[in-house]
Amino acid sequence: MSKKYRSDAMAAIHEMMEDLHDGGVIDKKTMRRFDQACLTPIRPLKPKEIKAIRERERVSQSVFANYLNVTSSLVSKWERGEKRPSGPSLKLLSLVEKNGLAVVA
Amino acid sequence: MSKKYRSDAMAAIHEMMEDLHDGGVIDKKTMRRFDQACLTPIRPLKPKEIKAIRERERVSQSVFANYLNVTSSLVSKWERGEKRPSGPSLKLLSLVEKNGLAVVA
DNA sequence: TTATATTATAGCACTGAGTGCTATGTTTGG
DNA sequence: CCAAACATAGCACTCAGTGCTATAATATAA
Repeated sequence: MSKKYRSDAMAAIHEMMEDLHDGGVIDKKTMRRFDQACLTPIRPLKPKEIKAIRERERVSQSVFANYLNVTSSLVSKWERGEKRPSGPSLKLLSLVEKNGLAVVA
Repeated sequence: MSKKYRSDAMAAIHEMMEDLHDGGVIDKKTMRRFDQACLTPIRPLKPKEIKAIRERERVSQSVFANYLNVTSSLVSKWERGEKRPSGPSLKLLSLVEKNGLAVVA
């Protein structure tokens, strides 16, 4: 319940911030700082963690790969530590970890 | 209104499909096919389209880059056609195009 | 059980996406 | 006007991601 409350609250706060900015109440700099602070923190994911995320969603490597728009062989390499996701891939994995596969459908 | 209805409907259908699968009513193959069909189609984005997406969200290149977990110089190169986003980057851009920056917050 | 898909691991060559840096303009706004 | 934020530019580098094929393990069906 608290989780849902938090994300809803964040959405509401963000809308409010934008309105304040449009109305000239707060300046661009503050708005920008706020945006940066709102982003979900991204940490490097270990191979086991990636596999755990996928198995929690109950999908095969190839289906998982389709969701992220990468190849299934890459997912295999992530899970075995042969390659490490970086940049946009990490972002997608973090999103799935926090919000589930549905958010990237 | 129809847009909201559709996404809600899809979520409901997906839940129903999972329940049917858990109950053994439909087999794995059908479930897998269903999942694949549900993904938002991804097409290559032209530089101008990427810039348009960002400007619609009213953010600078660096803020936009933070959302996608890439560098701001890469966003600049996308918008000028020096590099073309592929794989996971395209997925993120497509998500933002369809659902707005909030979904990748 | 035997057959048959679907999974996952493995290896390899290749390309270009993405990083990190610095420098130079351009716009904004205080 | 001045300073800060913004965008373009170039360059060197690394390794993520692709595409392919083959094999093995694991279901699913008959």
